[in-house]
Amino acid sequence: MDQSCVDESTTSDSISIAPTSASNLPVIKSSESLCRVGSGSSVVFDYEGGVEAESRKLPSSRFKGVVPQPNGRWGAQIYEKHQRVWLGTFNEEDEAARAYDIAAQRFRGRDAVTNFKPLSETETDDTTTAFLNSHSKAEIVDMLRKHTYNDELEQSRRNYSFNGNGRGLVKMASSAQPGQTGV
DNA sequence: CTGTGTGTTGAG
DNA sequence: TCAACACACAGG
Repeated sequence: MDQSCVDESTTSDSISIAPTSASNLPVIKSSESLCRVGSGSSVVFDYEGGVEAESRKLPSSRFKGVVPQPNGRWGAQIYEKHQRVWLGTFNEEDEAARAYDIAAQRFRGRDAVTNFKPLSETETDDTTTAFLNSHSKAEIVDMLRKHTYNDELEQSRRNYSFNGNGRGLVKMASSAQPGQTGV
């Protein structure tokens, strides 16, 4: 599937996989201008001492909540209670990890173990916190799966802006969330 | 047909 | 709780 959604993506990386013909193993060719983070997530290149590339053993992700897909993509999943919640699939491992930390924060709380947020902490603004608090678990998960979390967050931020003009609070129909008991 | 997502098991 | 594997179902 392709993601024609309006993906922000600061990096305009267009990974085009040729769906035509028989499926082929991605990860090849050096047409990637974006340097991968540290260890290469390569998929069987050189036989590293010991294990050989025999069975289609997929490479494990170095991030938590990120699982490799047979298609070479990455899936994000979080566990709650005993139920596995799928956060969607991603082409970039880091993107999947990002989705996980967001879900973790909304599920477990601000003390959830993440891989990027606590390290980078791009923004300590409560905007993100408020945003997460204004949405139910299922809602956040839906956004992540649809890749609209960043967009929705930005939209919410816009509304949150101070009302420099005129007064009056912007009355918006909040909630109205079917199912899923609020926390 | 491609690919996601779920079911299921094993480990920690 | 988390991750790896295998398979069935769904989407286009």
